[in-house]
Amino acid sequence: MASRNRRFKTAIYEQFARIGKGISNPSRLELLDLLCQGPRTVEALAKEAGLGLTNASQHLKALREARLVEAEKSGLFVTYRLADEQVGQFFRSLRSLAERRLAEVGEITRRFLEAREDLQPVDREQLLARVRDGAVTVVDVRPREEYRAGHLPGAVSIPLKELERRLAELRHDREIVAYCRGPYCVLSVEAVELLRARGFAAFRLEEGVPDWQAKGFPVAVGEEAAAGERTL
Amino acid sequence: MASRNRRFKTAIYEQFARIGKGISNPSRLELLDLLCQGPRTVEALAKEAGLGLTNASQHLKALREARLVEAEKSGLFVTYRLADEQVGQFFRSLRSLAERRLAEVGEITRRFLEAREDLQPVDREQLLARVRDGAVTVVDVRPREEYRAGHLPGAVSIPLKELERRLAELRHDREIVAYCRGPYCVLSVEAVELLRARGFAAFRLEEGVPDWQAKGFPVAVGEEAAAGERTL
DNA sequence: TCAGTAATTCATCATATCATGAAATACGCA
DNA sequence: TGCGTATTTCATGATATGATGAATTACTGA
Repeated sequence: MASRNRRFKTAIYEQFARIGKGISNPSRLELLDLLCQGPRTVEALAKEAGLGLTNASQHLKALREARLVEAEKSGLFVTYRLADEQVGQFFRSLRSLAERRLAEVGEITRRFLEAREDLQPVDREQLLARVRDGAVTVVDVRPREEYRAGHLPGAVSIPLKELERRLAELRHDREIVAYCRGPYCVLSVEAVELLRARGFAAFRLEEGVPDWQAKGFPVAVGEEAAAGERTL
Repeated sequence: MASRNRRFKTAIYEQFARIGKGISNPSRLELLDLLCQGPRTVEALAKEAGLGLTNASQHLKALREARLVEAEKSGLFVTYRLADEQVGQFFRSLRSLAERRLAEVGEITRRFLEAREDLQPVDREQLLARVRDGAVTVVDVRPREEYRAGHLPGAVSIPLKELERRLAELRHDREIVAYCRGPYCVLSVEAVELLRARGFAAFRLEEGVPDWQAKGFPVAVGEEAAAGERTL
């Protein structure tokens, strides 16, 4: 009877460990973080995470086996997505635990940002206040497909790659707040750097769309509205 | 510059993965679950989790390196404890994700319990109602040290090992609700089995103290109050 | 039906993880 | 000082994981 109990416990903790194994590798975590932004094909994920295609496919398989992501084939492409919104929550709770418990996370981020100039990100309250004053242009600098999958209401989509040649669309007399995937995504850092170099008053919002949404703020889906969707 | 970004991301996700690695092994998860009940020495943990001493020590080291637990030496003994209440939360969110995403968890539990007779645990609402009616004796069947570290207010401590010889303390005219460490701990299952065999109306509360507390219910610390602490 | 593309599977090698037993530490107490 | 106990470290072999390139599968469209 005792050994029956032991077998039960072992079986249960083995199951829990499947999820642990899923998130025990840095590349897999990066893939998961990307998938928090929305569905993607294998190729897109591999490229974005700097992985070989074979390698990415293998990691995605591991994530699938941990039931953290799901794959759907349509035509030539396989689209991966988070299996469940609870997976996103879990990822954020891992991230927040890492931030709290691992001093190295803060260290690494500090060192990375201090070489740059945009140390302090705007916080949510400030942003909301400035947006209400109508004094801010919010720019989503992620690839367009991520914008489509969900963005801050009223944000304009200018993927980082297009930013330089689309500067004319931005007004110099308004503050600009750029955001991207979240606190460890560098797109908005680069955007702010570029914008400041061109004389804009630019700031970075640390939160990404999933964080924003998790805090209960509304998220818009689809293409940009024609004009005054500015209802942040 | 791109490679600087890559190095930053790699460094960050490597940090996140430290925590993932910490929880990627079934034995470590069992140890962590035990530590959610309160601090323990290496030997006690090893014994409870059915691990060799060397092995347990190694796993605890891994948990320490993931900053999930902390060790404190006092005299001959090293006491391990959860590094932070957020670690407990994280464990519960892992467990809940596993329950939701991994059909096997439900399967394994169902098979384990259906061989027994106490399929359906009492739920919290029912318990609270019955307690208010004064019709229930709540029994904590975990080892006494875990009871001391935190128990449901009004619960009596009768460790499973003592249950048989302390049956006289229990009244036949009251329902008995036994609880232990949580949904995957078998102490309360065995307790209910024993009690029913002796003619008691016994039920199992699935939740453990950490779950109870996480839901905002009060938890009492220390020895049993002399008499009417029944203030659940 | 064949070429072309997306993704997976397979094979391989290097490295990491795990369980175990033996040896070493660290501490309390006689 | 030396013995006994709790714990860690070390060494070992078995197994798992991870990166890579080659081969394969699955599908589209000419």
